Amino acid sequence: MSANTPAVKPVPTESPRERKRRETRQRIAEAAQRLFLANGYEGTTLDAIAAEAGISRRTFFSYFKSKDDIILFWRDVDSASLYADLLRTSPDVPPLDAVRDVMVKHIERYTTEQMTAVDNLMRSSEALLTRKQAYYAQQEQVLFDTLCEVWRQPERRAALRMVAMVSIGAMRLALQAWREQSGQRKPAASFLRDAFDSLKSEL
Amino acid sequence: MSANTPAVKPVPTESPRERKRRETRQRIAEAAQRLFLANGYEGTTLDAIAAEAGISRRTFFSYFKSKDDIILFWRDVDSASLYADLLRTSPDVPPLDAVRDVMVKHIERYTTEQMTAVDNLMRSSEALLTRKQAYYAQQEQVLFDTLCEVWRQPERRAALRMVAMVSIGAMRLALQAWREQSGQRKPAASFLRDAFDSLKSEL
DNA sequence: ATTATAAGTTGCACTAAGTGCATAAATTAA
DNA sequence: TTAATTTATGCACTTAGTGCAACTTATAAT
Repeated sequence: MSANTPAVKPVPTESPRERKRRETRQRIAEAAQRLFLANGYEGTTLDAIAAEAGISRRTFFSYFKSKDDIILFWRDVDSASLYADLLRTSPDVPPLDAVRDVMVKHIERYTTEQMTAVDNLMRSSEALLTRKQAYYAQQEQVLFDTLCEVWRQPERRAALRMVAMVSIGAMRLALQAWREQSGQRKPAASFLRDAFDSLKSEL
Repeated sequence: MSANTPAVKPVPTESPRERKRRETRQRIAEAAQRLFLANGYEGTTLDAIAAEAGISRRTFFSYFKSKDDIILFWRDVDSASLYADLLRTSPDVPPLDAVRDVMVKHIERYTTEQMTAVDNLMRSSEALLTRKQAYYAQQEQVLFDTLCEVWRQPERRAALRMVAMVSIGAMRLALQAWREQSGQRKPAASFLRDAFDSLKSEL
């Protein structure tokens, strides 16, 4: 529940203490990422991460509550910008279209290399795969909350729940289709558009 | 991936060895369930489960590959019957309606007590919650495969993927709504029906 | 500046999950 | 009965994660 603090942008009033804490957290996440990519998730121990980040093993646990929490750190960082975008959209646009546009725009920022690297990492461990699925569920909740911020009519809440569910689902299926295509020639964004299109036509 | 063997019904040709293995697996699952309900998930060690089931700790791992795999055992047992039902439906019915009917029928078999017990168990541990989410993703895949068995036209596969995603999602949201209602007066099945209804109307 | 107070860091000991390996016991096949 | 193959178990080991107490560093108060 009390997940990762999503790496807030440097708030005007940030005490030196908070700054150092944020930097250390970042440093640990970066160290872990390097090691994960080099040796895989299972092949990287907390001792190694702590050493690479220049802290003690025990201190690690005052920054992340578990090993796989590090993964969420990165995802939180970039999904935060997605929700920020969404908050800026007008309530006149249909929610599903708004989400689609924001997601497409968001996914286009990543190169194929970045995406495959993350993807391979995720697939390197059963535990991470599991965690990724749980992450989607969590994002569905966050997306729903964000949608409620923009489209505030209480009578639409049920619909917004469906929109959130269906959008995260479309995203998941799109990424899956993108991953499974041989050669990865089509960009992920186009799979995402297709997924939203079939949502409308097939239901 | 290579998950639990879903507790196959006694196949005509079952060697004594296979029978004993199946029974032991069952016994472990039952022992674990008793202990989980009594002491919570985290409060139950593998040593305790092994003792309760009358096997050694080491032997446990030749029946389940991890502690939380035990949970999947039960879910697999009862979801198997759902898919069996689905396989018996006619390809003339729209897939989404077929899934809804089968799911509703399936959920009606459980009493409120059974459902709340399982639900409380799931919520007793972060790890189980995570596992449950991952389980939904797995079920989505199984449902999709089953749908493909019934509606065999290749050109419908994309639609069936959506149907699977949306159905599991509706189920999830329905159970969530059911859980969150105060007092649990309305049965879960009616939430499920509502969820499928809003799917069609809200999209 | 000095001291009190709180926050952050670390080591140590401990629990519990999970794996590899070698050996013993039990089944099935010959 | 004996040989071969599974299955069960004990043992040692690794790793994640937690509680606690000592120590160090930063912030606040006098």
